[in-house]
Amino acid sequence: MNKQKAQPVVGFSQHDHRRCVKKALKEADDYCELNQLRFTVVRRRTLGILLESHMAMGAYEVLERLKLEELGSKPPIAYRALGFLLENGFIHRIERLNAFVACSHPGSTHHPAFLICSDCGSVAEAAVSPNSDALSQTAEQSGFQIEHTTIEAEGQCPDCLQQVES
Amino acid sequence: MNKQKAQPVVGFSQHDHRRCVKKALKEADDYCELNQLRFTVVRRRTLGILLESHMAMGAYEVLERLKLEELGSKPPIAYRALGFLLENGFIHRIERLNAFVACSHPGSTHHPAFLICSDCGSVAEAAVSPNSDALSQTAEQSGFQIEHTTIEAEGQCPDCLQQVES
DNA sequence: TTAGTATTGATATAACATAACATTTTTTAC
DNA sequence: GTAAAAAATGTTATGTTATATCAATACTAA
Repeated sequence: MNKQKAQPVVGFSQHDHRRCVKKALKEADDYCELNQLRFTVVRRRTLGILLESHMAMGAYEVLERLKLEELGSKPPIAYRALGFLLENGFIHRIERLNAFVACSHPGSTHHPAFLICSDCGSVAEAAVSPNSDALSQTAEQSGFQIEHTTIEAEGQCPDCLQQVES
Repeated sequence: MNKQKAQPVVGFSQHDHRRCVKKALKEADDYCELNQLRFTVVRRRTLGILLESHMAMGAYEVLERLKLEELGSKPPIAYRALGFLLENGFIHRIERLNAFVACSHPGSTHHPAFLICSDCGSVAEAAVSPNSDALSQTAEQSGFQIEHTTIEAEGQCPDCLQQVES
């Protein structure tokens, strides 16, 4: 096996989730204040909804939740909020699922990679350092200038693997 | 820069495209014969349509082309043919574009990676060897078992970069 | 306070994808 | 060679994801 150092994974481990959500929202509050971004009720609540789950959620699923709370009821409401959150790095889009997930390392610019469990649907985010992977090397070699990368792996998470064994 | 060996890229270079298409179709013919797959008119023509372009094409775009030739006219026709071609490794799906592109290295199982030009829409495929990248390492470390990877980069291809400069 | 800008509300529609079932074609077994 | 089975295609309908457009409201700064 290759011994190059790997990045930590968030999502497949126990943690105090209530606290984790609160902390992330607070960080978003601070970031928006600092950068003079309008962190409106819909936007903040949309982030909250995504934070409350380690699953990726579709836009219409988010919209259902917003409806329950009388915040918007039509697709553009959800898509706009999600767009804001994406732009500012609070969430990521999972292309394979046409879905969105709260960022596990907000604040810092990074090239996220995702591990998607096809059994339970949980999504873990791993930070992959740019320029270290085969893709970047291939791009550089051919003169292609990368602006954004999508790196997603689908398979079985540790928990689901164990359940099959036992 | 990292000097690890990178993989060759097809797509951003000049070549005799007519011959390239013919060769790929012939290879598909042979593969299907060998594996007793039914390479029907619709399936073969669908592959031909994708081969004729280094752009990714949406299913409905492919369907339009099939319509012109009196091969099917309804979405399932295109999606079924694309499904067959995907299953057998003749084409790949580009998640970021909801589109399909002919495989550049058919025949061998591989983990494809794509370089997508956001200016001209061309798509280049690079074969990334499994287990060599940060993603596989992260997965292995956390006990996640990868079954399929999606690796896509969006940016500017060499040709489009040059056009901006000049 | 008013002019400009950003956000939200609402309607409509575009773009992508599949379920379900009928019909036709091909393969296989006899 | 023909009947039964399997695979592929034809067709209708609908489900899912996403955006364009314009009107109304709220916030910001001069």
